Amino acid sequence: MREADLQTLRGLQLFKKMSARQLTRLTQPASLQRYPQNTLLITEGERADFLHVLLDGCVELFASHNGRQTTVDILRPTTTFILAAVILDQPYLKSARTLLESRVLLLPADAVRGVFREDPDFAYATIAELALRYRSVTKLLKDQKLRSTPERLANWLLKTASVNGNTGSVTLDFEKKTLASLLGTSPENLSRALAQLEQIGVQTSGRTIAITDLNGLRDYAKPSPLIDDGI
Amino acid sequence: MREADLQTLRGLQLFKKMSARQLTRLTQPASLQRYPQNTLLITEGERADFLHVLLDGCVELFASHNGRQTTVDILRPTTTFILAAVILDQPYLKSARTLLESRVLLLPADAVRGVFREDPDFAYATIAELALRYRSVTKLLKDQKLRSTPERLANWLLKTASVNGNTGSVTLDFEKKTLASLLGTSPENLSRALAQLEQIGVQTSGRTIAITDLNGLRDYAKPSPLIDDGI
DNA sequence: CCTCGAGATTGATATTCATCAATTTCAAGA
DNA sequence: TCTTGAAATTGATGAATATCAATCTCGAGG
Repeated sequence: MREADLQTLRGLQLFKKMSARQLTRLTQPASLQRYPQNTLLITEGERADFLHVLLDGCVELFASHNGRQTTVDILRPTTTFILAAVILDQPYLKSARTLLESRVLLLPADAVRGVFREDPDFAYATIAELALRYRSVTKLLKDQKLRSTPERLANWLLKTASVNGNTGSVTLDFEKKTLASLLGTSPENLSRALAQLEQIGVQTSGRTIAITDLNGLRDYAKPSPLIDDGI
Repeated sequence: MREADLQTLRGLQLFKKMSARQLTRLTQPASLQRYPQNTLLITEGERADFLHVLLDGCVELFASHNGRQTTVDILRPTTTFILAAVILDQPYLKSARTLLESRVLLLPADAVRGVFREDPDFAYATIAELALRYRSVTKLLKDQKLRSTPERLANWLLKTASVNGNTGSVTLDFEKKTLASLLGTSPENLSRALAQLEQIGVQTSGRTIAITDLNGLRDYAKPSPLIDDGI
């Protein structure tokens, strides 16, 4: 494992205060993998063998049921994923695939469980991490149940766009159908929702979506810290 | 605080292995409250002051935004609620109200945070609790995004009905509009969904919903351990 | 530069769902 | 027992969304 990756790992709240010895215990048996775009990393229902750490690239978490499929989250470096399943030694509730070529660090689940039994700092960091993630999913659920598709899109844009001045823009590095699935709609309806937002202050051109009237969009989206903030 | 309630508290995984001294530190400053039906206990957005423990009755967790409102969960004894907000010392993401007359134990948030810094067993129990709840919300999100309203209803019935033999039944002790909101639909559509399920093996009479064809209902609902099981 | 094909958009239609209004049911209180 | 009002149901309608089909776009590869 490269020194730079170790530093990246240290940058995560979860590993920040961990003793060097314990960190070695985790990274020693870890394996660093490089996956091409569109590689299935995890299949829901299988037992959680590794705590995954996304170092580079982009990963989609999705779930399938009865012929349907939905995107639950789109992850960016640097972040761990499927922590809860690892802790409980339970089956994954979500599948994961790369959306871009990605580098992923695999920490053996039993090592993770072993370490936080011995390192109180890691235990507390885990508590904070899980609490944040719990709130994060709760916000996704509220977003889904309390908003229409165009509203979800508008808020996603506000969250995702790097805003400078009164404008900003997002350039997707994955397919629009993935965004549609994340928002809980079909690709067709995402197109229509984008068309709808044109009257409000959004200009779409291919994979680039520009905000032309930030205040107008905010006014429509009604973002809330109780739904949209945080990890 | 009554000895019986203390025993009830001990029955929760979260407090099972906690030392007597630490438990006292929690329960000493705690207050036991009795609330009538339909009392607002928590308002989303406010700072988390207490870890709540539902000892008797029934509590609805709900969220509001932009004139809309949705039920997130319906709690039964014995369970804690809003653990994550307490741990992070952050605003509640959900409001809470009693659906029945209820007894609730209030553990001061700072005491909770203090105790798990000193009691590793409590820290581990907290980790397990949060991981379970994280998975629980994830399942709610999957239920919402991957199923239609009648499917959600059918699965809720299977989960909730005490099944004996080939039949079973649920008798609601709260309003149907609350169930509708939990399922993410309107009261009108809940009525229609129940009518739809009559052809599949469900008989509704007032607040009692009986399963007349368990296999038929299961066949339609397609329950999955990755969506429907667990806390 | 051209061709090809997957992704995206648009249009047409069907389905699901929300909303409004009218009625019915039912239980609490007189 | 009767009255009364809230909850629930039912019907009618409209909006949101899904689905199917037909283009259109655009970048990768020849």
